[in-house]
Parts: sequence; C-alpha cells; structure tokens
Amino acid sequence: MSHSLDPYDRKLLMLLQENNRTSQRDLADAVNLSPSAVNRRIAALEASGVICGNVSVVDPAAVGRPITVIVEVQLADERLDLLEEVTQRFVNCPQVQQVYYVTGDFDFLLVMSVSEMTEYERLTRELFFMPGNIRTFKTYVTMRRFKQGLKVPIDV
Amino acid sequence: MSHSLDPYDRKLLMLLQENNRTSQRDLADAVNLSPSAVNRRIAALEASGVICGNVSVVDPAAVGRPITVIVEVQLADERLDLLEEVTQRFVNCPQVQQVYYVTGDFDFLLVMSVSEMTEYERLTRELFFMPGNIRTFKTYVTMRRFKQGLKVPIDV
DNA sequence: CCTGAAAATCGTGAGAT
DNA sequence: ATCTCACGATTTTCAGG
Repeated sequence: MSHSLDPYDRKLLMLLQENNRTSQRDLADAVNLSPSAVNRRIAALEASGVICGNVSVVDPAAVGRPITVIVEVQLADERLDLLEEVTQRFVNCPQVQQVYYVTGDFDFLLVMSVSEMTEYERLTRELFFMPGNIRTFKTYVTMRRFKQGLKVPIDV
Repeated sequence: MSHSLDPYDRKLLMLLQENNRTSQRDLADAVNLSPSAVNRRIAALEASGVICGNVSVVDPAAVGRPITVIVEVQLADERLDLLEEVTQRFVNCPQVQQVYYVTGDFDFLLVMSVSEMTEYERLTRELFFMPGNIRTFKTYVTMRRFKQGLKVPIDV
C-alpha cells in the first residue's frame, strides 16, 4: 500500500475535508505545489482509499428530517451469525446514519435521522422488535446537534 | 426562504450525497434536465443552505486515527452559561467529530476520533476533568464502525 | 423556469527538468 | 518525484422561448 503521507498530502486532506470543491489551482496555491502535482496526489489518495468518499452534506431539517435519535442496543446473544443478521438490518435502514459496535454496557450505538417520532416508532418495530436477538434498546432524542461531521484531525 | 424542494431537487440531493464529484452533465442525464438547469438548482440549494457542505471523507485509520470512542457525558449543573462553556470546549476539540445534546440519562453524547487510548486519556483530562460542571462520563470504545455517514434519507 | 450555445474556468495528460 | 503548457471537458453565464 501507499506509505506514510507527507506533509503535502496531509495539508491537502485537511483542506478537502473542509471543502472538496476548492479548485486544484487554489489547492496548489495553498500548499505551494503545481496544479498537476495536486491532481496526481488527490488521484493517489482516492485510489489508495485514504479519501474514501466525496459527498455533499445535506441539512436534515431542510429535507424534512429534523429529528436525530440515538439508540443504544443490547443484544440477547452475540453469536456471530445472529450478530451479522442484526448488523445488516441496521446498515440497510436508510434512516440509520451510523452504526457502531462497541464494548461496554450495550453492544450497538445507532445514530438515526427521522422526520417525526412516529416514524421512529415504526422503525423500532422493524429494527428491534422483529424476530429476536435484541434484548433491550434505549432511545435518546437529541435536542441539539452542536457538531456533526466526519472530519478527522490530521497532524502536520 | 426557499420553497419546498421539487422531485428534481430531491433526486439531485440523493445523488450528491452519494458522490458530489458527479459531473453536472451526468446529473442532468440522471434527472432528465439540462446541465445548466442542474447548475442553477445546485447553486440555489447551496445558497439556501439545504446543501450545507461539500467534503471529502477521509479514512481515519489511513491517517493514524484508528480508534473511535463514544462518550456519554453527564453534567453537574445545566445552568445555561455553564452549558455553553462546556459545549464550546467539546466543539473546539478537533478529535471530537460529533456533539449531541440529548434527553435522558445523560446530557451529551460525543463521537471522537483518536490515535491511541493514551491520546484519549489525555483528552479526558482537558475535556472532562478540567474545572467543573461535569459530573460523570462513560466511555465506549468502538470495535467496529459498520456504517458512518451523514446521509439523510430523501423521499421522492 | 427551462433550453441551448457561447465564454470562462477547470482538470488532465505529455514532455521536459 | 516535480513543473509548464496545451488540450479537452466542465462549469457558468447569457439570450431567447
């Protein structure tokens, strides 16, 4: 695989995490490289998977999904095949934005984006009450999202 | 404000949430519009804040931050000025990706991206042990991130 | 609000250093 | 590895329906 990222790559990643619409010319100016050097580096970062996506961020409220719900899920049985089945159910649900499998008092933490609590209620039936393997779940409704991003800190 | 999004806008948002590098011509083909119509709509969506960002997604492991930690924070006092102070502390920490203020057993839920547990340990001192106002916090280390995105489901 | 074409900008490869 | 330059593609603007 590709070896350690040099300071140029890191700076580019920082900038692209802020705004990936910045033109390669401006990026070039910012890091003191030529546009084509920037072009090659970005291509390499994408090919190697360091950059694993390029997306627009949509304001949930603007598309009718103002409610973010956080759910702690506790499994009944951690057998591998059952775990797989549950995971798929979570991942395939479009309202589920994030699925973390964690150590501690519960097993999964979900972040969900819903339009109203009735929608969430309906989803709980599909996701948690369905067949089996889920012992309990705990719901937390967010009153406010103070920060929500995927930005990873990158040391220079 | 901008009026309700029509089906064209919704489709565009869906596509841009997947990949905002898709050329406006391809987008135009996908939604059956002219490229310039697509251009104007995207500009409007950005101006109105429906699209609130355009970012590259970086693989945390590839930049030396393989560990995602989830923290439940319980405050000692929910006085507004203290709350504000704590919030700022969380938001300003680069390792903190997400800050949710929630109802229920605890007050804040944080998602953090760190390089090692020692880094996390150091951050707990800055974030939670500092002056006052934090009663307790509970740490959950994620063994696996099955899904991590900000994609909002958009109904057509 | 759309289309279609013109104008400006940008991304990308070739060749040289 | 890099840069410069030139070409092709894309974005953006503008006239007209």
